[in-house]
Amino acid sequence: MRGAGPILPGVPGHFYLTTPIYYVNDAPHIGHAYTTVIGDALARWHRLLGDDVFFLTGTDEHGLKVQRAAEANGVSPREWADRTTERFLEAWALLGITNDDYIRTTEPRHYTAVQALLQKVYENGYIRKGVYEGLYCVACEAYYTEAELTNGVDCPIHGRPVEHLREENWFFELSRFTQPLLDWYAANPDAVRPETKRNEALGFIRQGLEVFSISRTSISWGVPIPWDPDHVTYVWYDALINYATAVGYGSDPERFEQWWPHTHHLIGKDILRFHCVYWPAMLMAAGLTPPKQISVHGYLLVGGEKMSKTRLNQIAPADLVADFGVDGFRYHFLRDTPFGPDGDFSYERMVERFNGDLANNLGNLLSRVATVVAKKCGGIGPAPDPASPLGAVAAEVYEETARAWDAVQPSLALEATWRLVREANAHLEANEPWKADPGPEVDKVMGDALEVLRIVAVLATPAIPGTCAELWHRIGLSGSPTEQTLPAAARWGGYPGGLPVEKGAALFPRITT
RNA sequence: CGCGGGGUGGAGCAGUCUGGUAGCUCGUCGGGCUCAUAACCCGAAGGUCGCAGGUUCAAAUCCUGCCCCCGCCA
Repeated sequence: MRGAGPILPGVPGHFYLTTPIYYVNDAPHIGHAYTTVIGDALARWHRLLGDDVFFLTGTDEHGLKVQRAAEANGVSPREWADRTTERFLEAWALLGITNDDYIRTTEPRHYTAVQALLQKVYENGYIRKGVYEGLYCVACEAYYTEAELTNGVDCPIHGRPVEHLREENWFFELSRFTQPLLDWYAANPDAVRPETKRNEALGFIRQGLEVFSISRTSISWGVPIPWDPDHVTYVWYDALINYATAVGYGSDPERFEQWWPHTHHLIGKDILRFHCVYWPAMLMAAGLTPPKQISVHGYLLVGGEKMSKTRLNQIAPADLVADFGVDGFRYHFLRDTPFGPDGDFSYERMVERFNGDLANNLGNLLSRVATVVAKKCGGIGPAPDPASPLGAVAAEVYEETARAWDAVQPSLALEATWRLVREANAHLEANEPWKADPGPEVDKVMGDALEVLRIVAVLATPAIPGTCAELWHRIGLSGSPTEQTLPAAARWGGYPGGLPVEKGAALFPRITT
Protein backbone atom coordinates (compact mmCIF):
# COMPACT_ATOMS: atom_id res chain seq x y z
CA MET A 1 0.00 0.00 0.00
CA ARG A 2 1.08 3.53 -0.52
CA GLY A 3 1.41 5.70 2.51
CA ALA A 4 -0.97 8.36 3.67
CA GLY A 5 -1.00 11.74 2.06
CA PRO A 6 -1.87 12.76 -1.45
CA ILE A 7 -2.79 9.97 -3.79
CA LEU A 8 -0.33 9.49 -6.61
CA PRO A 9 -2.71 8.17 -9.18
CA GLY A 10 -1.95 5.30 -11.42
CA VAL A 11 1.50 4.46 -10.14
CA PRO A 12 1.59 0.80 -10.98
CA GLY A 13 3.11 -1.56 -8.51
CA HIS A 14 2.99 -4.99 -7.07
CA PHE A 15 0.49 -5.70 -4.36
CA TYR A 16 0.65 -8.99 -2.52
CA LEU A 17 -2.34 -9.38 -0.24
CA THR A 18 -3.10 -12.22 2.13
CA THR A 19 -5.96 -13.21 4.37
CA PRO A 20 -5.23 -15.44 7.32
CA ILE A 21 -5.32 -19.10 6.47
CA TYR A 22 -8.35 -20.43 8.27
CA TYR A 23 -8.14 -23.31 10.66
CA VAL A 24 -10.01 -26.33 9.33
CA ASN A 25 -11.18 -27.17 12.80
CA ASP A 26 -14.12 -24.88 12.14
CA ALA A 27 -16.64 -24.43 9.33
CA PRO A 28 -16.65 -21.11 7.51
CA HIS A 29 -18.83 -18.47 9.18
CA ILE A 30 -19.38 -14.75 8.68
CA GLY A 31 -16.26 -13.93 10.70
CA HIS A 32 -14.10 -15.68 8.12
CA ALA A 33 -16.19 -14.13 5.37
CA TYR A 34 -15.75 -10.65 6.82
CA THR A 35 -11.97 -10.78 6.51
CA THR A 36 -12.03 -12.49 3.15
CA VAL A 37 -14.52 -10.06 1.61
CA ILE A 38 -12.41 -7.12 2.76
CA GLY A 39 -9.39 -8.79 1.20
CA ASP A 40 -11.24 -9.38 -2.02
CA ALA A 41 -12.48 -5.80 -2.19
CA LEU A 42 -8.96 -4.50 -1.55
CA ALA A 43 -7.55 -6.78 -4.21
CA ARG A 44 -10.18 -5.61 -6.67
CA TRP A 45 -9.49 -1.98 -5.82
CA HIS A 46 -5.80 -2.43 -6.51
CA ARG A 47 -6.53 -4.15 -9.79
CA LEU A 48 -8.56 -1.09 -10.77
CA LEU A 49 -5.57 1.05 -9.93
CA GLY A 50 -3.59 -1.01 -12.40
CA ASP A 51 -1.48 -2.68 -9.76
CA ASP A 52 -0.17 -6.19 -10.27
CA VAL A 53 -2.13 -8.04 -7.60
CA PHE A 54 -1.57 -11.41 -6.03
CA PHE A 55 -4.35 -12.23 -3.59
CA LEU A 56 -3.95 -15.27 -1.39
CA THR A 57 -6.20 -17.15 0.96
CA GLY A 58 -6.17 -20.72 2.19
CA THR A 59 -6.44 -23.11 5.08
CA ASP A 60 -4.33 -24.11 8.05
CA GLU A 61 -4.58 -27.86 8.35
CA HIS A 62 -2.07 -29.07 10.91
CA GLY A 63 -2.09 -29.26 14.66
CA LEU A 64 -3.62 -31.10 17.51
CA LYS A 65 -7.13 -29.75 17.19
CA VAL A 66 -7.41 -30.94 13.61
CA GLN A 67 -5.99 -34.31 14.51
CA ARG A 68 -8.52 -34.59 17.28
CA ALA A 69 -11.49 -33.37 15.24
CA ALA A 70 -10.59 -35.97 12.63
CA GLU A 71 -10.43 -38.75 15.21
CA ALA A 72 -13.76 -37.70 16.64
CA ASN A 73 -15.28 -38.03 13.20
CA GLY A 74 -13.55 -41.29 12.45
CA VAL A 75 -11.48 -40.07 9.54
CA SER A 76 -7.83 -39.33 8.92
CA PRO A 77 -6.61 -35.78 9.50
CA ARG A 78 -6.12 -35.41 5.78
CA GLU A 79 -9.65 -36.49 4.97
CA TRP A 80 -10.97 -34.14 7.59
CA ALA A 81 -8.92 -31.28 6.17
CA ASP A 82 -10.07 -32.10 2.65
CA ARG A 83 -13.65 -32.03 3.74
CA THR A 84 -13.51 -28.71 5.57
CA THR A 85 -11.37 -27.10 2.92
CA GLU A 86 -14.05 -27.96 0.42
CA ARG A 87 -16.50 -25.95 2.48
CA PHE A 88 -14.23 -22.93 2.50
CA LEU A 89 -13.79 -23.16 -1.24
CA GLU A 90 -17.54 -23.30 -1.69
CA ALA A 91 -18.06 -20.28 0.55
CA TRP A 92 -15.48 -18.22 -1.34
CA ALA A 93 -16.95 -19.21 -4.68
CA LEU A 94 -20.36 -18.17 -3.45
CA LEU A 95 -19.09 -14.76 -2.35
CA GLY A 96 -17.26 -14.01 -5.58
CA ILE A 97 -13.82 -14.05 -3.99
CA THR A 98 -11.11 -13.50 -6.62
CA ASN A 99 -8.13 -15.06 -4.91
CA ASP A 100 -5.24 -15.82 -7.25
CA ASP A 101 -4.13 -18.82 -5.27
CA TYR A 102 -5.38 -21.01 -2.47
CA ILE A 103 -2.82 -22.47 -0.15
CA ARG A 104 -3.22 -25.51 2.07
CA THR A 105 -0.52 -26.11 4.64
CA THR A 106 -0.62 -29.81 3.86
CA GLU A 107 0.60 -29.28 0.32
CA PRO A 108 4.11 -30.49 -0.63
CA ARG A 109 5.10 -26.98 -1.68
CA HIS A 110 4.42 -25.80 1.84
CA TYR A 111 6.50 -28.56 3.41
CA THR A 112 9.34 -27.51 1.16
CA ALA A 113 9.08 -23.88 2.19
CA VAL A 114 8.66 -24.56 5.90
CA GLN A 115 11.66 -26.84 5.99
CA ALA A 116 13.75 -24.40 3.98
CA LEU A 117 12.88 -21.54 6.29
CA LEU A 118 13.38 -23.56 9.45
CA GLN A 119 16.73 -24.78 8.20
CA LYS A 120 17.78 -21.23 7.51
CA VAL A 121 16.75 -20.01 10.95
CA TYR A 122 18.51 -23.01 12.49
CA GLU A 123 21.69 -22.30 10.56
CA ASN A 124 21.51 -18.67 11.61
CA GLY A 125 21.59 -19.85 15.20
CA TYR A 126 18.15 -18.86 16.39
CA ILE A 127 16.83 -22.32 17.13
CA ARG A 128 18.13 -24.26 20.12
CA LYS A 129 17.19 -27.42 21.91
CA GLY A 130 15.61 -26.98 25.28
CA VAL A 131 13.34 -28.55 27.79
CA TYR A 132 9.67 -27.86 27.91
CA GLU A 133 8.14 -28.31 31.31
CA GLY A 134 4.55 -28.01 32.22
CA LEU A 135 1.28 -29.46 33.38
CA TYR A 136 0.22 -32.01 30.83
CA CYS A 137 -3.04 -33.83 30.25
CA VAL A 138 -2.34 -37.18 28.65
CA ALA A 139 -5.82 -37.50 27.22
CA CYS A 140 -5.64 -34.06 25.64
CA GLU A 141 -1.98 -34.38 24.72
CA ALA A 142 -1.71 -30.75 25.65
CA TYR A 143 -0.19 -28.48 28.24
CA TYR A 144 -2.22 -26.29 30.51
CA THR A 145 -1.38 -23.39 32.74
CA GLU A 146 -2.42 -23.63 36.36
CA ALA A 147 -5.06 -20.97 35.82
CA GLU A 148 -6.76 -23.07 33.17
CA LEU A 149 -7.18 -26.08 35.39
CA THR A 150 -10.28 -26.95 37.31
CA ASN A 151 -9.53 -26.35 40.98
CA GLY A 152 -5.93 -25.90 39.95
CA VAL A 153 -5.37 -29.63 39.47
CA ASP A 154 -7.75 -31.18 36.94
CA CYS A 155 -7.87 -30.97 33.16
CA PRO A 156 -10.79 -28.71 32.19
CA ILE A 157 -11.89 -31.14 29.48
CA HIS A 158 -11.35 -34.52 31.07
CA GLY A 159 -11.63 -33.59 34.71
CA ARG A 160 -8.65 -35.75 35.50
CA PRO A 161 -5.48 -34.66 37.23
CA VAL A 162 -2.77 -33.38 34.93
CA GLU A 163 0.80 -34.44 35.37
CA HIS A 164 4.03 -32.59 35.46
CA LEU A 165 5.93 -33.37 32.28
CA ARG A 166 9.27 -32.48 30.78
CA GLU A 167 10.06 -32.97 27.14
CA GLU A 168 12.87 -31.95 24.91
CA ASN A 169 11.77 -29.43 22.33
CA TRP A 170 13.21 -27.08 19.81
CA PHE A 171 12.90 -23.46 20.79
CA PHE A 172 12.89 -20.31 18.72
CA GLU A 173 14.87 -17.57 20.41
CA LEU A 174 12.29 -14.87 20.10
CA SER A 175 13.91 -13.23 23.11
CA ARG A 176 16.75 -12.00 20.91
CA PHE A 177 14.34 -9.99 18.79
CA THR A 178 12.92 -7.60 21.34
CA GLN A 179 15.18 -4.77 20.25
CA PRO A 180 15.21 -5.56 16.51
CA LEU A 181 11.41 -5.54 16.57
CA LEU A 182 11.27 -2.24 18.39
CA ASP A 183 13.70 -0.83 15.84
CA TRP A 184 11.57 -2.16 13.01
CA TYR A 185 8.43 -0.59 14.44
CA ALA A 186 10.23 2.70 14.88
CA ALA A 187 11.50 2.66 11.31
CA ASN A 188 8.14 1.61 9.87
CA PRO A 189 5.44 3.61 11.63
CA ASP A 190 2.79 2.50 9.14
CA ALA A 191 3.64 -1.17 9.19
CA VAL A 192 0.84 -2.13 11.58
CA ARG A 193 -2.48 -0.40 11.28
CA PRO A 194 -4.67 0.98 12.65
CA GLU A 195 -2.62 2.75 15.29
CA THR A 196 -4.50 1.19 18.19
CA LYS A 197 -3.40 -2.24 17.04
CA ARG A 198 0.15 -1.10 16.53
CA ASN A 199 0.17 0.12 20.13
CA GLU A 200 -1.03 -3.22 21.31
CA ALA A 201 1.77 -5.03 19.51
CA LEU A 202 4.36 -2.57 20.75
CA GLY A 203 3.09 -2.89 24.29
CA PHE A 204 3.59 -6.60 24.14
CA ILE A 205 7.08 -6.33 22.72
CA ARG A 206 8.12 -3.78 25.33
CA GLN A 207 7.35 -6.25 28.07
CA GLY A 208 10.21 -8.32 26.74
CA LEU A 209 9.94 -11.49 24.69
CA GLU A 210 10.73 -15.05 25.64
CA VAL A 211 11.83 -18.08 23.72
CA PHE A 212 9.03 -20.31 22.58
CA SER A 213 8.75 -23.93 21.71
CA ILE A 214 8.33 -24.66 18.02
CA SER A 215 8.30 -28.42 17.94
CA ARG A 216 6.18 -31.26 19.26
CA THR A 217 6.89 -34.94 19.67
CA SER A 218 3.46 -35.76 21.02
CA ILE A 219 1.68 -35.51 17.70
CA SER A 220 2.52 -36.54 14.18
CA TRP A 221 0.22 -34.29 12.16
CA GLY A 222 2.60 -31.60 11.02
CA VAL A 223 5.76 -30.73 9.15
CA PRO A 224 8.80 -32.70 10.37
CA ILE A 225 11.69 -30.66 11.69
CA PRO A 226 14.26 -31.14 8.92
CA TRP A 227 17.25 -31.93 11.16
CA ASP A 228 15.23 -33.88 13.73
CA PRO A 229 12.33 -35.69 12.04
CA ASP A 230 10.98 -37.13 15.28
CA HIS A 231 9.62 -33.67 15.95
CA VAL A 232 6.91 -31.91 14.00
CA THR A 233 6.72 -28.16 13.70
CA TYR A 234 4.37 -26.36 16.05
CA VAL A 235 1.29 -25.48 14.06
CA TRP A 236 1.66 -21.71 14.34
CA TYR A 237 5.26 -21.67 13.25
CA ASP A 238 4.31 -23.71 10.23
CA ALA A 239 1.15 -21.79 9.44
CA LEU A 240 2.68 -18.32 9.21
CA ILE A 241 5.15 -19.50 6.64
CA ASN A 242 2.31 -20.09 4.16
CA TYR A 243 2.61 -16.48 3.10
CA ALA A 244 6.15 -17.11 1.95
CA THR A 245 5.33 -20.48 0.42
CA ALA A 246 2.72 -19.08 -1.92
CA VAL A 247 5.10 -16.69 -3.64
CA GLY A 248 7.83 -19.24 -4.08
CA TYR A 249 9.99 -19.24 -0.95
CA GLY A 250 12.36 -22.17 -1.11
CA SER A 251 11.43 -23.06 -4.68
CA ASP A 252 11.43 -19.99 -6.90
CA PRO A 253 13.71 -17.27 -5.52
CA GLU A 254 13.11 -14.92 -8.42
CA ARG A 255 9.36 -14.99 -7.96
CA PHE A 256 9.74 -14.59 -4.23
CA GLU A 257 11.91 -11.50 -4.66
CA GLN A 258 9.33 -10.02 -6.97
CA TRP A 259 6.44 -10.23 -4.51
CA TRP A 260 7.84 -10.32 -1.02
CA PRO A 261 8.66 -6.61 -0.65
CA HIS A 262 4.99 -5.85 -1.33
CA THR A 263 3.45 -8.14 1.23
CA HIS A 264 0.31 -6.94 2.95
CA HIS A 265 -1.37 -9.10 5.58
CA LEU A 266 -4.97 -8.74 6.57
CA ILE A 267 -5.77 -10.26 9.97
CA GLY A 268 -8.15 -10.20 12.89
CA LYS A 269 -7.00 -9.05 16.30
CA ASP A 270 -7.07 -12.59 17.69
CA ILE A 271 -3.90 -13.38 15.80
CA LEU A 272 -2.21 -10.02 16.22
CA ARG A 273 0.56 -11.38 18.38
CA PHE A 274 1.53 -14.08 15.93
CA HIS A 275 1.59 -11.73 12.97
CA CYS A 276 2.91 -8.55 14.52
CA VAL A 277 5.50 -10.03 16.84
CA TYR A 278 6.43 -13.64 16.09
CA TRP A 279 6.22 -13.47 12.33
CA PRO A 280 8.45 -10.42 11.76
CA ALA A 281 10.96 -11.98 14.15
CA MET A 282 10.85 -15.29 12.32
CA LEU A 283 11.50 -13.51 9.05
CA MET A 284 14.38 -11.54 10.48
CA ALA A 285 15.82 -14.74 11.84
CA ALA A 286 15.69 -16.20 8.36
CA GLY A 287 17.33 -13.11 6.90
CA LEU A 288 14.15 -11.87 5.26
CA THR A 289 12.40 -8.52 5.54
CA PRO A 290 9.22 -8.34 7.61
CA PRO A 291 5.93 -7.71 5.82
CA LYS A 292 5.39 -4.27 4.41
CA GLN A 293 2.09 -3.86 6.17
CA ILE A 294 -0.27 -5.65 8.51
CA SER A 295 -3.85 -4.42 8.82
CA VAL A 296 -5.67 -5.61 11.89
CA HIS A 297 -9.41 -5.59 12.32
CA GLY A 298 -11.57 -6.32 15.37
CA TYR A 299 -13.97 -9.13 16.01
CA LEU A 300 -17.25 -9.45 14.30
CA LEU A 301 -19.59 -10.02 17.21
CA VAL A 302 -23.05 -11.45 17.13
CA GLY A 303 -25.40 -9.99 19.72
CA GLY A 304 -22.40 -8.41 21.39
CA GLU A 305 -20.69 -11.76 21.89
CA LYS A 306 -17.86 -13.54 20.19
CA MET A 307 -18.99 -16.18 17.77
CA SER A 308 -18.30 -19.62 19.02
CA LYS A 309 -19.39 -23.16 18.49
CA THR A 310 -20.56 -23.53 22.04
CA ARG A 311 -22.72 -20.43 21.96
CA LEU A 312 -24.27 -21.64 18.72
CA ASN A 313 -24.21 -18.11 17.40
CA GLN A 314 -22.23 -18.76 14.27
CA ILE A 315 -23.83 -17.66 11.04
CA ALA A 316 -23.05 -19.27 7.71
CA PRO A 317 -22.53 -16.85 4.80
CA ALA A 318 -24.95 -18.83 2.63
CA ASP A 319 -27.83 -18.12 5.00
CA LEU A 320 -27.44 -14.37 4.50
CA VAL A 321 -26.69 -14.59 0.80
CA ALA A 322 -30.06 -16.26 0.41
CA ASP A 323 -31.75 -13.14 1.76
CA PHE A 324 -29.49 -10.35 0.54
CA GLY A 325 -27.68 -11.70 -2.47
CA VAL A 326 -23.92 -11.79 -2.82
CA ASP A 327 -23.56 -8.04 -3.24
CA GLY A 328 -25.95 -7.29 -0.41
CA PHE A 329 -23.82 -9.50 1.79
CA ARG A 330 -20.55 -7.97 0.69
CA TYR A 331 -21.84 -4.41 0.96
CA HIS A 332 -23.09 -4.83 4.49
CA PHE A 333 -19.85 -6.18 5.88
CA LEU A 334 -17.73 -3.64 4.04
CA ARG A 335 -19.89 -0.63 4.76
CA ASP A 336 -21.30 -1.31 8.20
CA THR A 337 -18.30 -2.55 10.12
CA PRO A 338 -15.52 0.03 10.48
CA PHE A 339 -12.13 -1.59 10.05
CA GLY A 340 -10.31 -1.78 13.37
CA PRO A 341 -12.77 -1.81 16.25
CA ASP A 342 -15.06 -4.71 17.01
CA GLY A 343 -18.24 -4.74 15.01
CA ASP A 344 -21.56 -6.17 15.96
CA PHE A 345 -23.57 -8.05 13.41
CA SER A 346 -27.24 -7.26 13.30
CA TYR A 347 -29.76 -8.58 10.81
CA GLU A 348 -31.93 -5.48 11.29
CA ARG A 349 -29.04 -3.18 10.52
CA MET A 350 -28.22 -5.27 7.48
CA VAL A 351 -31.77 -4.79 6.20
CA GLU A 352 -31.59 -1.06 6.87
CA ARG A 353 -28.32 -0.72 5.04
CA PHE A 354 -29.54 -2.75 2.12
CA ASN A 355 -32.75 -0.79 1.74
CA GLY A 356 -31.19 2.58 2.44
CA ASP A 357 -28.00 2.56 0.40
CA LEU A 358 -28.55 -0.10 -2.20
CA ALA A 359 -32.30 -0.07 -2.95
CA ASN A 360 -33.36 3.52 -2.18
CA ASN A 361 -30.25 5.34 -3.26
CA LEU A 362 -28.36 3.47 -5.95
CA GLY A 363 -31.00 1.10 -7.28
CA ASN A 364 -33.69 3.72 -7.29
CA LEU A 365 -31.41 6.23 -8.98
CA LEU A 366 -30.97 3.94 -11.95
CA SER A 367 -34.67 3.26 -11.93
CA ARG A 368 -35.78 6.87 -12.08
CA VAL A 369 -33.05 7.85 -14.53
CA ALA A 370 -34.00 5.03 -16.90
CA THR A 371 -37.63 6.06 -16.84
CA VAL A 372 -36.96 9.72 -17.55
CA VAL A 373 -34.46 8.86 -20.29
CA ALA A 374 -37.13 6.66 -21.86
CA LYS A 375 -39.73 9.40 -21.67
CA LYS A 376 -37.69 12.48 -22.48
CA CYS A 377 -34.69 11.22 -24.45
CA GLY A 378 -36.18 8.45 -26.53
CA GLY A 379 -34.43 5.83 -24.43
CA ILE A 380 -30.99 6.97 -25.58
CA GLY A 381 -28.70 8.20 -22.84
CA PRO A 382 -27.27 11.68 -23.54
CA ALA A 383 -23.74 12.80 -22.75
CA PRO A 384 -23.10 14.68 -19.50
CA ASP A 385 -22.55 18.42 -19.21
CA PRO A 386 -18.79 19.00 -19.02
CA ALA A 387 -19.46 21.95 -16.71
CA SER A 388 -21.86 20.10 -14.44
CA PRO A 389 -21.53 20.90 -10.73
CA LEU A 390 -21.46 17.15 -10.23
CA GLY A 391 -18.08 17.05 -11.95
CA ALA A 392 -16.38 18.73 -9.02
CA VAL A 393 -18.21 16.48 -6.61
CA ALA A 394 -17.05 13.43 -8.53
CA ALA A 395 -13.44 14.56 -8.30
CA GLU A 396 -13.68 15.00 -4.53
CA VAL A 397 -15.46 11.71 -4.15
CA TYR A 398 -12.74 9.91 -6.05
CA GLU A 399 -10.03 11.41 -3.86
CA GLU A 400 -11.83 10.47 -0.67
CA THR A 401 -12.69 7.01 -1.90
CA ALA A 402 -9.13 6.32 -2.98
CA ARG A 403 -7.69 7.59 0.27
CA ALA A 404 -10.01 5.40 2.27
CA TRP A 405 -9.27 2.22 0.33
CA ASP A 406 -5.61 3.05 0.63
CA ALA A 407 -5.99 3.27 4.39
CA VAL A 408 -7.90 -0.03 4.39
CA GLN A 409 -11.10 1.64 5.52
CA PRO A 410 -13.77 0.13 3.29
CA SER A 411 -16.63 1.62 5.30
CA LEU A 412 -15.26 5.12 4.73
CA ALA A 413 -14.56 4.40 1.08
CA LEU A 414 -18.13 3.37 0.44
CA GLU A 415 -19.49 6.24 2.48
CA ALA A 416 -17.48 8.57 0.26
CA THR A 417 -18.61 6.91 -2.94
CA TRP A 418 -22.25 7.06 -1.90
CA ARG A 419 -22.04 10.79 -1.49
CA LEU A 420 -22.00 10.94 -5.27
CA VAL A 421 -25.19 8.90 -5.46
CA ARG A 422 -26.93 11.23 -3.02
CA GLU A 423 -25.74 14.33 -4.84
CA ALA A 424 -27.03 12.91 -8.12
CA ASN A 425 -30.46 12.34 -6.59
CA ALA A 426 -30.43 15.92 -5.30
CA HIS A 427 -29.30 17.23 -8.67
CA LEU A 428 -32.26 15.58 -10.35
CA GLU A 429 -34.54 17.08 -7.75
CA ALA A 430 -33.12 20.53 -8.30
CA ASN A 431 -33.62 20.34 -12.08
CA GLU A 432 -36.84 18.34 -12.32
CA PRO A 433 -36.23 17.03 -15.83
CA TRP A 434 -39.52 15.08 -15.70
CA LYS A 435 -41.37 18.42 -15.81
CA ALA A 436 -39.46 19.89 -18.72
CA ASP A 437 -39.90 19.40 -22.43
CA PRO A 438 -37.27 17.30 -24.20
CA GLY A 439 -34.27 19.30 -25.25
CA PRO A 440 -30.66 20.18 -24.46
CA GLU A 441 -31.37 21.12 -20.85
CA VAL A 442 -33.03 17.80 -20.07
CA ASP A 443 -30.26 16.00 -21.93
CA LYS A 444 -27.60 17.64 -19.79
CA VAL A 445 -29.28 16.68 -16.56
CA MET A 446 -29.88 13.11 -17.62
CA GLY A 447 -26.36 12.82 -19.02
CA ASP A 448 -25.03 13.99 -15.66
CA ALA A 449 -27.02 11.34 -13.84
CA LEU A 450 -25.83 8.63 -16.21
CA GLU A 451 -22.27 9.79 -15.80
CA VAL A 452 -22.63 9.48 -12.04
CA LEU A 453 -23.94 5.96 -12.48
CA ARG A 454 -20.96 5.12 -14.67
CA ILE A 455 -18.45 6.46 -12.16
CA VAL A 456 -20.18 4.79 -9.24
CA ALA A 457 -20.22 1.52 -11.16
CA VAL A 458 -16.43 1.70 -11.28
CA LEU A 459 -15.82 2.94 -7.74
CA ALA A 460 -18.22 0.45 -6.16
CA THR A 461 -17.01 -2.52 -8.17
CA PRO A 462 -14.66 -3.75 -5.46
CA ALA A 463 -17.60 -4.00 -3.08
CA ILE A 464 -20.50 -5.05 -5.28
CA PRO A 465 -18.98 -6.36 -8.49
CA GLY A 466 -21.99 -8.22 -9.82
CA THR A 467 -24.38 -5.33 -9.58
CA CYS A 468 -21.89 -2.86 -10.96
CA ALA A 469 -21.41 -5.00 -14.06
CA GLU A 470 -25.17 -5.12 -14.50
CA LEU A 471 -25.47 -1.37 -13.99
CA TRP A 472 -22.74 -0.85 -16.56
CA HIS A 473 -24.74 -2.73 -19.17
CA ARG A 474 -28.04 -1.09 -18.26
CA ILE A 475 -26.66 2.33 -19.14
CA GLY A 476 -25.48 0.97 -22.46
CA LEU A 477 -21.76 0.56 -21.87
CA SER A 478 -19.92 -2.45 -23.23
CA GLY A 479 -17.26 -4.43 -21.46
CA SER A 480 -17.12 -4.36 -17.68
CA PRO A 481 -16.23 -1.91 -14.94
CA THR A 482 -13.52 -4.30 -13.80
CA GLU A 483 -11.66 -3.54 -17.03
CA GLN A 484 -11.45 0.14 -16.20
CA THR A 485 -8.37 1.86 -14.82
CA LEU A 486 -8.37 4.47 -12.13
CA PRO A 487 -8.13 7.35 -11.79
CA ALA A 488 -8.87 7.92 -15.48
CA ALA A 489 -12.16 6.04 -15.29
CA ALA A 490 -13.40 8.31 -12.51
CA ARG A 491 -12.79 11.50 -14.46
CA TRP A 492 -15.92 13.47 -15.26
CA GLY A 493 -17.12 13.16 -18.84
CA GLY A 494 -16.46 9.52 -19.57
CA TYR A 495 -20.02 8.61 -20.48
CA PRO A 496 -20.11 9.06 -24.24
CA GLY A 497 -23.86 9.45 -24.73
CA GLY A 498 -25.84 7.97 -27.57
CA LEU A 499 -26.21 4.64 -25.80
CA PRO A 500 -29.41 2.75 -25.14
CA VAL A 501 -30.50 2.82 -21.51
CA GLU A 502 -32.40 -0.15 -20.22
CA LYS A 503 -34.54 0.06 -17.11
CA GLY A 504 -34.87 -3.62 -16.36
CA ALA A 505 -35.81 -5.13 -13.05
CA ALA A 506 -34.86 -3.46 -9.78
CA LEU A 507 -31.14 -3.79 -9.10
CA PHE A 508 -31.84 -4.27 -5.41
CA PRO A 509 -35.47 -5.02 -4.62
CA ARG A 510 -36.34 -3.60 -1.24
CA ILE A 511 -36.45 -6.10 1.56
CA THR A 512 -39.60 -6.02 3.64
CA THR A 513 -39.63 -7.94 6.87
C1' C B 1 -1.72 -6.25 39.53
C1' G B 2 -0.03 -5.81 34.15
C1' C B 3 -1.01 -4.62 28.89
C1' G B 4 -4.50 -2.91 25.20
C1' G B 5 -9.27 -0.97 23.52
C1' G B 6 -13.75 1.76 24.41
C1' G B 7 -17.42 5.47 26.98
C1' U B 8 -19.76 11.72 21.49
C1' G B 9 -27.88 13.93 20.32
C1' G B 10 -32.94 7.85 20.30
C1' A B 11 -29.40 3.87 17.36
C1' G B 12 -24.64 3.00 14.95
C1' C B 13 -20.22 5.64 13.99
C1' A B 14 -16.46 9.92 12.58
C1' G B 15 -13.74 13.77 14.82
C1' U B 16 -8.98 13.35 19.59
C1' C B 17 -2.14 12.50 17.06
C1' U B 18 -1.75 18.40 14.08
C1' G B 19 -6.81 22.54 20.59
C1' G B 20 -10.60 27.28 17.78
C1' U B 21 -18.39 26.83 14.14
C1' A B 22 -19.40 18.89 17.28
C1' G B 23 -19.71 15.87 11.32
C1' C B 24 -22.09 11.32 8.88
C1' U B 25 -25.90 7.42 8.18
C1' C B 26 -30.47 5.79 10.32
C1' G B 27 -34.70 7.20 13.28
C1' U B 28 -38.31 11.42 14.76
C1' C B 29 -41.10 16.00 13.26
C1' G B 30 -42.56 19.56 9.31
C1' G B 31 -42.54 20.71 4.11
C1' G B 32 -41.70 19.66 -1.23
C1' C B 33 -41.87 16.34 -5.46
C1' U B 34 -44.87 12.56 -7.83
C1' C B 35 -39.52 10.69 -12.61
C1' A B 36 -38.54 6.49 -9.28
C1' U B 37 -38.06 0.21 -5.76
C1' A B 38 -44.27 4.09 -0.46
C1' A B 39 -38.38 5.39 -3.12
C1' C B 40 -36.12 10.96 -3.80
C1' C B 41 -35.24 16.29 -2.15
C1' C B 42 -35.37 20.47 1.50
C1' G B 43 -35.80 22.12 6.52
C1' A B 44 -36.19 21.36 11.93
C1' A B 45 -35.83 19.33 16.77
C1' G B 46 -32.49 16.55 19.65
C1' G B 47 -25.70 16.29 22.44
C1' U B 48 -23.02 20.20 29.54
C1' C B 49 -18.61 14.86 23.74
C1' G B 50 -18.30 9.00 31.13
C1' C B 51 -17.05 12.10 35.97
C1' A B 52 -13.86 15.72 38.58
C1' G B 53 -9.90 18.91 38.48
C1' G B 54 -5.81 21.41 35.68
C1' U B 55 -3.18 24.02 31.39
C1' U B 56 -4.92 27.78 27.77
C1' C B 57 -7.66 33.69 25.26
C1' A B 58 -9.92 28.88 23.72
C1' A B 59 -10.40 21.57 25.21
C1' A B 60 -14.50 16.20 22.72
C1' U B 61 -9.28 17.28 21.44
C1' C B 62 -3.50 18.40 25.87
C1' C B 63 -2.26 17.02 31.43
C1' U B 64 -3.77 14.59 36.28
C1' G B 65 -7.07 11.60 39.05
C1' C B 66 -11.45 8.63 39.19
C1' C B 67 -15.85 5.55 37.45
C1' C B 68 -17.95 2.00 34.02
C1' C B 69 -17.64 -1.68 29.78
C1' C B 70 -14.64 -5.09 26.80
C1' G B 71 -10.38 -7.92 25.23
C1' C B 72 -5.37 -10.18 25.98
C1' C B 73 -1.84 -12.79 29.17
C1' A B 74 0.23 -18.89 23.50
